[in-house]
Amino acid sequence: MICLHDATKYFSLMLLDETDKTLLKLLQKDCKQTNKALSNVLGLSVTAVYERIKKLENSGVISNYVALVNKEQVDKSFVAFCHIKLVQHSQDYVVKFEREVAKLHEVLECYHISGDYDYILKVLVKDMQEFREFMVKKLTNIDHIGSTHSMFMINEVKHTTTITI
Amino acid sequence: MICLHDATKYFSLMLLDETDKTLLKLLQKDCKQTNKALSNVLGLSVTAVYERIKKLENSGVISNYVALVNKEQVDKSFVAFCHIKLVQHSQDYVVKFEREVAKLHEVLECYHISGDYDYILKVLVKDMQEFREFMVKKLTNIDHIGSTHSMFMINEVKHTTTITI
DNA sequence: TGTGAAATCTTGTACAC
DNA sequence: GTGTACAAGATTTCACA
Repeated sequence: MICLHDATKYFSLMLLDETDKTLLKLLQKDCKQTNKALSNVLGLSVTAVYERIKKLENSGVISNYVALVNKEQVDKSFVAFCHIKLVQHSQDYVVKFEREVAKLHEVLECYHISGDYDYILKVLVKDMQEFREFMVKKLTNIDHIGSTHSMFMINEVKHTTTITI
Repeated sequence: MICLHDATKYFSLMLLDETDKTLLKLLQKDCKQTNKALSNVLGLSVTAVYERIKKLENSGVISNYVALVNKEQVDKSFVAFCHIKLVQHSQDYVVKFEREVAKLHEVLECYHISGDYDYILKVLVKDMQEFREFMVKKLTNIDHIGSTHSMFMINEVKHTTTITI
């Protein structure tokens, strides 16, 4: 787990060789593989794999290990993207909006972006009714929101957490 | 790992009690916790935790376990969102576009959406120059693309893989 | 059906080379 | 970087509510 005071560890970027990159690819696909299985693929000893993983963890390249949940299996199949414009862009308004939006568990992602709108949000709920509730009771209750524009997911073409290095 | 013929396992939604939900919350935050540590938090035996996790895996609620990589640490800090409109919406064009886009490793997410544009893509690259290369050499080389509109991330306010159930 | 305790087998981790 | 040795965890079996 990454703590605030660990930030000092990340001043310099770690140099990754091809073996590190392959290892990261494997771990991003399945982090429950045993070091023995990884050692077979990489052609290294178990200890070498162990040391490399520890180095990737300590340098902050690997931030954490998580279980991914199938949204359909937990009845959260409705994905919406909300564009948001603030009424003003003073430091005060921005900070407050960002803090409030981060608290909403329906919001999986929120980015400050260039363009016509200030923010884009990815929202995950059960269905259109729950989305309506979310908009009326939660999102638009946050101060300083000027306008919103929502788009709904028809189909998920691709969704990966794997970064190709 | 989920295989095609495993799909039969997921016909019915698994009913989750409060303990399951807490367990999922814990595993979505950190899947490397030992069953013993989880059993302490949940007030269950190690076996009970083990059985519950196996059930969540077999029912498809947990799809897989992955390492999350810090994009800044691997020099992929530039995030762009691309809206894409197709010239036509015949089955043929749609299928082909979706297949091609899924192949691009820079595209982490791609959704078919409602609204003015057909698709929204989340693209991850090193910098603006690499993004330009991506657009010119890869994305716009895909057939049937009518128009695109890109937005760039200024700041990441929130990004989680945790679904709150 | 779901839970707890002990037995065993596998894996992670540390150390010497 | 490798191989070995020991500690720790995962997994199975069986008894019990």
